[in-house]
Amino acid sequence: MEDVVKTAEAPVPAGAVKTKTRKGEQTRAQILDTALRLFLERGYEETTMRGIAEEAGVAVGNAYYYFKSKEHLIQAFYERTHHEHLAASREVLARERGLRERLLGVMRAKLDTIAPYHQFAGILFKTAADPKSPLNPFSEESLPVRQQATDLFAEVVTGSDTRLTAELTAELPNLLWIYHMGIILYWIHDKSPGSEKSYRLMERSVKLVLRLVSLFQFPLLRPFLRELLGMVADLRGGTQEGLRP
Amino acid sequence: MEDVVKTAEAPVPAGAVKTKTRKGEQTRAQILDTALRLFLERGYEETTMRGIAEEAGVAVGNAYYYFKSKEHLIQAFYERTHHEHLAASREVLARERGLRERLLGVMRAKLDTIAPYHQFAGILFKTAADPKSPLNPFSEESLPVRQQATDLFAEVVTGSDTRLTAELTAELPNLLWIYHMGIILYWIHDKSPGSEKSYRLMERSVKLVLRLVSLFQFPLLRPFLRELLGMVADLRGGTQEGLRP
DNA sequence: CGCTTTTGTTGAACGCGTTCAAAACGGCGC
DNA sequence: GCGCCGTTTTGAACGCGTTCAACAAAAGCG
Repeated sequence: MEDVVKTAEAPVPAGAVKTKTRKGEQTRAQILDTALRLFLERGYEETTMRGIAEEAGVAVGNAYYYFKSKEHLIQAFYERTHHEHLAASREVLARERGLRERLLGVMRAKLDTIAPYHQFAGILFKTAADPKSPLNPFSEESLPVRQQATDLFAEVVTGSDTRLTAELTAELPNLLWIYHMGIILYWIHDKSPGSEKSYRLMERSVKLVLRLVSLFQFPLLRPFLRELLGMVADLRGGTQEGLRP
Repeated sequence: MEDVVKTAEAPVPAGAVKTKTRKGEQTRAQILDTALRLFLERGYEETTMRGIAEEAGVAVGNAYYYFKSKEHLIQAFYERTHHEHLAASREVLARERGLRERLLGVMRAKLDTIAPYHQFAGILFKTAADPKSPLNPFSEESLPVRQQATDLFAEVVTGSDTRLTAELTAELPNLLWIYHMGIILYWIHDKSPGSEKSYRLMERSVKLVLRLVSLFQFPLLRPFLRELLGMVADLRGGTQEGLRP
């Protein structure tokens, strides 16, 4: 019964599309889907590689042929929510012009998209905190994701009707990215129902951030800002080689 | 040969000291010492519970009688550096009166004391980031350590010759603790030789922090400060039940 | 001293993530 | 058809952290 499947796929018009589906793509997808489903159903720790393989109808070794480790399976999660967040943010950014509304919308979208995964957010960040993990925000492997996230914050700023000084515009996206990581860190440990505390923190801190930003437009505070931006710039491209390729 | 040891210990004068040495204390210490030594010699991942037990001359199960898990063995590390830091800080605080010198000294002491453990700082923080881990700074088990750390920052402030408003004095220690965690987070990922980047970040950011503090003494910025402190106060005792017992 | 209870100790066994040599498959030239 | 070679798949095996029923040693007690 199962053996017939192999030719059931639409035969690719020769050479038309550079078919990556070397047949393994199917298996890969199957394993990944099964893994994500089981992670959600049972939690990360409780889901075993043997379980995933069995449910996916393959041998354990096969899962390791496509994914270097169990952790690498979570990375798919990370990327999935990341893309959901990008999509949700684009809606907000197309609609809103005010800096506050834009930032607030993007941040709210973030919390909304990651909400379903709060149960094993701990594991996700546990591994993310490990410098050796591929999930580590500073790692080589997550560079594209981080870049996109920073770009998103850049658009929050540049697409708004608020005009800022050039130097602030240049560095603010990075600062906002760090800020948003801080909020997520809080969210992870937040045990309040519906993560309401995280939402409250986010809303209040967004206000503060914007107040800070406008404060720093004052010439009086310019030297302070200079020092801050100088420090951040100095240290970038530093913690990890990957930061500035 | 080994059997003779049992009575070699000085017999405790009956009832004089509430001897906690129910004989197990020796074993416990032996296991812990061996573990810490092996962690340093071989690294955390490479050190096995079997290896620890063997070198300590006990059975594996015995190690688990004294320590709930391998992670709990690291916690001893955490506490050890913590106490070293407290000691080093006390020296600084006894010597210096200026707020900047005090904060700078305490922060420098922190980086200095944790320096030897940079190689497996990753593991330490990997597990520390997990909400379920005992090493998690917000967890019940690390409450005393966190409390002492916050108290330390309180003394940095109150023992200095700089006078601050009451509300700032009340909340600043908590903010400084969070700040210092941020620096450590950077340090973990810092691959620069001698962690020099972390030291530079620390020095520059201390300056900024102090500038911020003095800025907020201006009446003009008072509402901003109010909002900030209000937010922090609102959210404390929230992420984890343990925060305010 | 003998007894019970508490404390300490053992090592086999379990389930896990991961590895790897070997096998099966699939397309391609002949 | 046959042989070849890279891709895919297998499952037994390894080493690990951890558990647990059983046992031993020490402490308390009459």
